[in-house]
Amino acid sequence: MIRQTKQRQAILEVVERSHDHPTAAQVYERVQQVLPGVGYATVYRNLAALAEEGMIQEIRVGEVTQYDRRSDRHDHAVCGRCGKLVDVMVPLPSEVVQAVLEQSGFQVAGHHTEVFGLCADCR
Amino acid sequence: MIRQTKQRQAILEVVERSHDHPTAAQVYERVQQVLPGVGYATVYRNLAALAEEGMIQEIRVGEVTQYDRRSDRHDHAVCGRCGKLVDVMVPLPSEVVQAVLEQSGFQVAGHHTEVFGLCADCR
DNA sequence: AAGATAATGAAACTCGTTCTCATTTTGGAT
DNA sequence: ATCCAAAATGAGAACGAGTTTCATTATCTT
Repeated sequence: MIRQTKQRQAILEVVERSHDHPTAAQVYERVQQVLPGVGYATVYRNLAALAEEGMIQEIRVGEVTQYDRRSDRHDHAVCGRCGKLVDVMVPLPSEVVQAVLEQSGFQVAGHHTEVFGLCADCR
Repeated sequence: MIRQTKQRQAILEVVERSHDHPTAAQVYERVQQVLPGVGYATVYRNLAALAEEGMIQEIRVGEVTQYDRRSDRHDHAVCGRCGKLVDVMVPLPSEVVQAVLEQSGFQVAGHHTEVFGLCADCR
């Protein structure tokens, strides 16, 4: 049974309020402001649990995992110069999905696209 | 100046001969067969160097980095059940790229799509 | 062959993340 | 309201991929 705890709520609120894509360490820091004393393990455990429940989303960019409040499917654009990460939509046309099936035999259940380039500021 | 060493050659050959997508640890093991005594550091250093030169390709899947002999652009399909990773092509239609530009202001230089689902064997 | 310097191997070290375990909280049953 | 089993917590140890350090070795240029 999944229980309601102050830590869990605080962690969820922090992610939901964040308008960037915080890493676990950043979530940890922000949670400290609200609820000092929360341990790293708790933050990691809850981020993983919340992601599993679909309340938040995990994104792996390079060597760190970042968390995202959005729960709807979306993709990411990463700036090659400043590293900024922004949400974008990259819909895959059904003929592309069909082509993947033909190439690989995979029954496609989901997809995620990472686009790289230069953000508006870095251009 | 970049020097030619037996280790470097062995590492490149191992990746080129591999028809799966070996992790650094797997490359290490396979190199041992050919050239015992090679250190982890050497494997990592050379994989990174070869990737930088564009001789091989680095793919980050979850928490490990895998290496791929293919040097042309391509995408990946990951099986959610057995973890198998296969190469596929997911071309992005120009109108999709255009839409990303409009959404984000990004000048798109490249992209990589990960498709998840069930492979032919796991279906 | 000689010298400059790039590459190597071993081991120590990062750093993000997970595990362990004793203690505290939670929520349903009484 | 109280009790209790199970779930969650916090502290710190442990883990694992990858990187750094540094003394030694190998490679190129002359």
